Amino acid sequence: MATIIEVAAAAGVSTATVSRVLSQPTRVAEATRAKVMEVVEALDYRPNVAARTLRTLRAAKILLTVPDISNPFFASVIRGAEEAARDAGYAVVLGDTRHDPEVEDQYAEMLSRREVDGLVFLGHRLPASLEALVAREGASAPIVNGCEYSPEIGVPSVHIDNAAGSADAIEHLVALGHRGIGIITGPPISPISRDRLAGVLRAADRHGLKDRLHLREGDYGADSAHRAARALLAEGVTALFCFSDEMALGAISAVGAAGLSCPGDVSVIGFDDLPLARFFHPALTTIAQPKGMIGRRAVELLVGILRGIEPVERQLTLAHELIRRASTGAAPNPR
Amino acid sequence: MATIIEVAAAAGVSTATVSRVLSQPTRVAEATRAKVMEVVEALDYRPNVAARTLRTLRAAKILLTVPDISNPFFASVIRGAEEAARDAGYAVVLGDTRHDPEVEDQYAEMLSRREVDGLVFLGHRLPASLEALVAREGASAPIVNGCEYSPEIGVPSVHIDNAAGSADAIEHLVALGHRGIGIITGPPISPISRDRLAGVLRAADRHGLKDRLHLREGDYGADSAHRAARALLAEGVTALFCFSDEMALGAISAVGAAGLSCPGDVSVIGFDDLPLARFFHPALTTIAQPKGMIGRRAVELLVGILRGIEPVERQLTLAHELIRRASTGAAPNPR
DNA sequence: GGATACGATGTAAAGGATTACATTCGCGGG
DNA sequence: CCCGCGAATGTAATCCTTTACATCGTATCC
Repeated sequence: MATIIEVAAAAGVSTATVSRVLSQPTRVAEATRAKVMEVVEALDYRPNVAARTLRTLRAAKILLTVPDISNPFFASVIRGAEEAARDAGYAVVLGDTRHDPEVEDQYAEMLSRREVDGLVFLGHRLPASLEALVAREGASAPIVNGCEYSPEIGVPSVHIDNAAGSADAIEHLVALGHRGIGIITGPPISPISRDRLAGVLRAADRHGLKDRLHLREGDYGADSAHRAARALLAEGVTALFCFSDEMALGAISAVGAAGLSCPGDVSVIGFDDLPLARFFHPALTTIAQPKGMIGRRAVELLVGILRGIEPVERQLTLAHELIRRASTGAAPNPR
Repeated sequence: MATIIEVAAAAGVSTATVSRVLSQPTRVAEATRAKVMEVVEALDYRPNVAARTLRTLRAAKILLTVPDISNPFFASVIRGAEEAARDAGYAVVLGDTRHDPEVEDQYAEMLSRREVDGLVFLGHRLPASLEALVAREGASAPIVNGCEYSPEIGVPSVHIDNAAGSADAIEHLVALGHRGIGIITGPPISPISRDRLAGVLRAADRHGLKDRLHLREGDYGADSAHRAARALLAEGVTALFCFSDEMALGAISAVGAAGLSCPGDVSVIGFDDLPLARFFHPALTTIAQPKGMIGRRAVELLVGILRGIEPVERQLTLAHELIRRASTGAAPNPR
């Protein structure tokens, strides 16, 4: 691979001029620029990224970590993030942490070592090795949290109002006449689960149904929801609110396995609005998150920090929406 | 951030010794090593990756591109690839190309610029800018193809026998008594689609059913399959073989929408065995691919090339498996 | 005791690009 | 005709690490 020195030699100019042609073309005379470009093409020259990064201290990359890449929910967030990054001249390095703190730390190292300029993490944990960084640099630490939000972490974040979203789900079920409602939550360690649960309790309380709620903990995966739903169905609920669409799929599967029909006997509502949710059988009623926009805004926030712009809003709350499909219906008549 | 020079100064040794302590600890005296490590800890020193890469010409990263990150099929492949990469001391940079040749080229640039040491691509297209590289370096080009396989690309690959897999699907349906079978294929531009179609035709021919096949083209997404299935159902098929599980979900959704039941009226079989397939309603019969192993083997092949080991087998064919679940059943009695 | 060998460490040269500062040159104004 | 200015380009330091080679001291062996 040709170096800038060879290009300079072949074009009869100095390396400084070659560098300028590539990065600030207007500061070079037209004729020189043409000559240099010609040589660049001929030698198929590409600047060595390591050398550039070493010199400029800018990697032009941002790291995006997701807790579980097999969760299709994140795919849309990733898409949005990549677009925004590309727009701003950054490449995205994607890391799948599998909810493993050790892996999270490994990825976080990339930031410590300046392999990447900033980090957007979609989980709920700030890797331990970055806590010192946040404490030291405060608002100018190049770290943004997406989807989740924990005030104590102290970094900017982009998310929906999870409590309001799940309150909407409960309101929807109550309006359909459901009274015995089962909730399949996420692990309480995640603020998202806690917020959604808070919304559920608030809405239920509003209708005097707080004591009639049936709570079961899931892990956002279909499997856990399948088991939880089986137990809840035995308790006689007529509706199930699952904290993710994947869990809703597991719940619907359990409804069928119990010889019941959805939504005839049991209504099911999810959370996220996965692209596949409309193809579930029955098509899934759910709370939609603006997935792509979450990714986009998170990256924009990060890029702003990298450029030294203090964001106006450090916590961005985007709009959610209840999507009514076929998996929820009127509560069956009690007999 | 501290540099190796500061560490060396604080420890009272040369930078060479610090470097050795970190990369070849055994070649340094115990006492020196301890002293240096102490300073490393105290200053929280991390080697600068750009400088190391510049010096060694090794980025310790491999690039993994997927055509569509929202396809859960790839998630498992990615997992396997990451594990294998970690085992070999490499980090994975993940790129989502969205089937866009331009984006593929952008990622391929990372290899040309030595930002990464090698490339595993899961699509069916070798980015144009890398053709020259493959032509020049032949078997030692650090590029491996996963999932798909095109002999003309000339790079090693890891995949299943797609023709055999889809032949198995047809045999399964025929054994259940189905004669009017609809096939929802993928775009013929992808070798995977062509191979699977070839397997279908071969198996159908074996039973004299080649002329009774109903073919429709899909794009591996649920939407396209939903539409294709609607048309095929109107033609009176009793079974649908979809070239992906996602399409199978779309097809099942169309079966329901047409007022028919699956598998009572129409059997549906997919391809891939997504983690969610068993929670579909009905649980999906499908051809399972060893997804994690495909990713793992692809990376292992690549790492072998990077280490200068000529692989014994440049084309690796892994085993697939027919998973019988509830979405396929005996053909309805003709009247 | 002296030659040998080896282990431990230091010296300094890359590796490739960017950029502050210096230089050169031509041109317009006084 | 000279000065000064600005545009264009060059010079060389710098970013940080790795590693071939040199050096030094000590233990080993004859």
